[in-house]
Amino acid sequence: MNQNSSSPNFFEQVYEVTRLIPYGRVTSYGAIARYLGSTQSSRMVGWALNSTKTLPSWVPAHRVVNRQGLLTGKIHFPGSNTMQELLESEGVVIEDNRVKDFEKIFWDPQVALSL
DNA sequence: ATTTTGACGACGT
DNA sequence: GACGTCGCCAAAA
Repeated sequence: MNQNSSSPNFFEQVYEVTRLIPYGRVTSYGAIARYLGSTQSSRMVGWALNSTKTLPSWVPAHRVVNRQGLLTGKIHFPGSNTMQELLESEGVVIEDNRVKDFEKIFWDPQVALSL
């Protein structure tokens, strides 16, 4: 919004969008970053999600993967493959650390929230 | 206070 | 099309 709200809002936006990810769907860091208007801030999206564990509210960070559909962030979850189990729990099939039919279950905030 | 890295992605070569 | 570099901003060392 205003130029002063440089970053705090950015993080909140990430949390908000991530919570809006439907059950059994996934999205990418870049998609969220692009939705926020900062295509190149994809790294910050991941960093923001890292802060989600300190947030009072639960954020389905396991539904966010990189552009390749790889569960790159699973290493940040407790256990070895908590992220994968959570996704499989939602019906998402994981094939070799990668989301199967990634394009099919991909949820683009730019499109979904634009309706 | 400065430097380095980091859940990525786009662009250049 | 594979590989390298830059950019984004924040947090940890």
